Amino acid sequence: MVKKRSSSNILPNTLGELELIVLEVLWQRPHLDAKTVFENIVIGRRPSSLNTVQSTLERLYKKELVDRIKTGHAYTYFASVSRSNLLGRLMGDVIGLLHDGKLETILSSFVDVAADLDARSLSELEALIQLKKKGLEKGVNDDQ
Amino acid sequence: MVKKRSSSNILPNTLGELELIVLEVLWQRPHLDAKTVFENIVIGRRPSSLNTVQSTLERLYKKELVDRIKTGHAYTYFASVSRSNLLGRLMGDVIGLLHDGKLETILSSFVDVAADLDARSLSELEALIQLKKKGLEKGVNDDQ
DNA sequence: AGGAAAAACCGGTTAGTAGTCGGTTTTTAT
DNA sequence: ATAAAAACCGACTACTAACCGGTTTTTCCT
Repeated sequence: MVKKRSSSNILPNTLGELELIVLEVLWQRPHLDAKTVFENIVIGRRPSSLNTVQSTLERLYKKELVDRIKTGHAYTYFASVSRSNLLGRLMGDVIGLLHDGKLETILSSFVDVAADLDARSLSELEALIQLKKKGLEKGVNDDQ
Repeated sequence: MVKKRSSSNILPNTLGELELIVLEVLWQRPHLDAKTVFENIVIGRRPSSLNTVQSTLERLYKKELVDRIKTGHAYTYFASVSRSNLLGRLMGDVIGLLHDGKLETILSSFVDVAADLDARSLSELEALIQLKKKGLEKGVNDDQ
């Protein structure tokens, strides 16, 4: 006798390994049919079957991370989110999960991460902020 | 006949819902025994049993997100990562998963996220970068 | 020391999601 | 019309977190 669980899975946009690989393939060359995606995956990985790739595409489609159009006899799939888009989404999820209300916490965590990546990144980050600020001042806040 | 899966679970530091709640409790007041953690959780949530909380603490302990010391008859638990520490770690995971080699992608995704949170955040971010830069110039790179 | 109470420990169930495919149906092109 | 290809269906495995009953161990009090 074990009670029902309330829930789990705190991150809304998690990805499986194969799902990510499939996305990588589609980011590199969009508009592939399942078979071609499959062929591009076999490289450098224990091969999955075509069916496996197909159901992975199906899952990504349900998650609205890829879209597809029927082209002749087969669907062609393409990513409906860009890499940076997804990156931002996942960072947003993580932040939403762990922020404490203080902006400072979020920002300093990120600055630490960025600094770890590369010291030069701090300067680039500054430049991007300038850009974004100009946009905001002008009311050009055209986020998706 | 179904082959073994290679793997899954692309994010190394994922948290379950209860795990996060437990961490929140411990961030708010450290050094609690399992029972007290349990009592602090019941507030605003379908109550779990003490045993459930205990095995969650055990899981967090194995994941090295909490540590514990035997105090008298019971363990007292405390978070071994700070909130901003964990936030940085998760952001690092996400970035490591999705970056494309270009710093620009990472930074602009984050700037977008930060801008969404609050326009003022951009100024704060700038201030933090200045601070971090000074530190790097002086070689005061004393990360944890 | 003996026994009660509390905490720790063990082991097992449930649920959800991703990976895995075999087999069947549907579609398309020849 | 038919064969090949693609889509679709449904099932099973693996993993992880939530869940908790029951047992053992520890501690504390008399």
